[in-house]
Amino acid sequence: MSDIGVAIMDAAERRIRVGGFNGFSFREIATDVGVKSSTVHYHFPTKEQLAASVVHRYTERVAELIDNDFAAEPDCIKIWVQAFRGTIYSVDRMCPSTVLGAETRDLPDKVSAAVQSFFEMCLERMTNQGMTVEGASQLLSTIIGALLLANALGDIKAYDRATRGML
Amino acid sequence: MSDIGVAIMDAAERRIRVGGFNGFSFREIATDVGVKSSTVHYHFPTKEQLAASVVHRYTERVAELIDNDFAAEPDCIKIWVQAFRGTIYSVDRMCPSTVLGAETRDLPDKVSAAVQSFFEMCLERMTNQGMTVEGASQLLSTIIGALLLANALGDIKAYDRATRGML
DNA sequence: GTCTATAATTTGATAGAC
DNA sequence: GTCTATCAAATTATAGAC
Repeated sequence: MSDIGVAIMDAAERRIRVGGFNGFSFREIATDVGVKSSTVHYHFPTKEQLAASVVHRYTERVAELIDNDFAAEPDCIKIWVQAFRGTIYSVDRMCPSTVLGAETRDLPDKVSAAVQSFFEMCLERMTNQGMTVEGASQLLSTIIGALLLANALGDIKAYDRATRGML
Repeated sequence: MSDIGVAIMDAAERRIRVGGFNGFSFREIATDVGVKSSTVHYHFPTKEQLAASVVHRYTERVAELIDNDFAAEPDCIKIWVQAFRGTIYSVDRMCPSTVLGAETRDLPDKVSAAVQSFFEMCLERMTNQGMTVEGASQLLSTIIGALLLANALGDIKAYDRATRGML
């Protein structure tokens, strides 16, 4: 992947985190990166491919982060709560898969499939770390719901209030 | 509110539940209702007003439903889990405030304010029913996260797996 | 690889007849 | 109140020069 390709994905991810699939256009991405919209199309022919690529990359990154954290800290619940906490406390934006997951039925096939894979990756890792299926489902729901609640309330601390009971 | 006005809000709510604010257009709503798009503009001059009206009406309906349920059943956790369960098991669609809450930063002011009010209404009622602030935050997060997870996985039963632990 | 130029469509919104 | 007609802008995407 070329430098421009990476910059395009970075810009698209930043905007997806705020406004979902309809929250970015080729022209906006082009302006963010400093090229023309046709150049964006050269690297990612369709919007569907660009969004799906962003979600796949995000999935890989979260998986790697979690695996590294789990190697150093055996309390898996704490790891997951902390990992997603960073998306609002450090990045100050939503998790892209959570935003897209809310509108999944309105997305192109490859994007909704990528979003589904992200959540399956989370659940699979949680159960591999020793959680039950129900425990993993509850933890993941509480975390992404807390992200969404903090976003909707415009109150970053709502995430901590909502997740403290899980720790 | 006229019959046509109600029908317009019904159609808009149905589409917001699937695709959020960008998930509907005046022309689509007009087709759904059986009128022309200019007629939709007559009843709701701007898209912002239409979406905000939909969220306000939804907030009132949920508040009324919860109050009625709580009068007959004192287990408030069960009430809330059941109420939101109906949005996927009966309506087979997302909660509109949850979809809009995910993209709140990208919405017109009156819409994001309406969404914020919805979640504040939920939290306020939960604490009035005897829950702590943290307990209410966790319950609400788990519920809306479970809705989103079930939506993203395309698996309606994921909602029950995620919320069972709260009961 | 990046550009200019443009096609084809959709969008939110308005004017004015009836 | 509802219609026809239309505007101005934005959208995804493509063709072809360099």
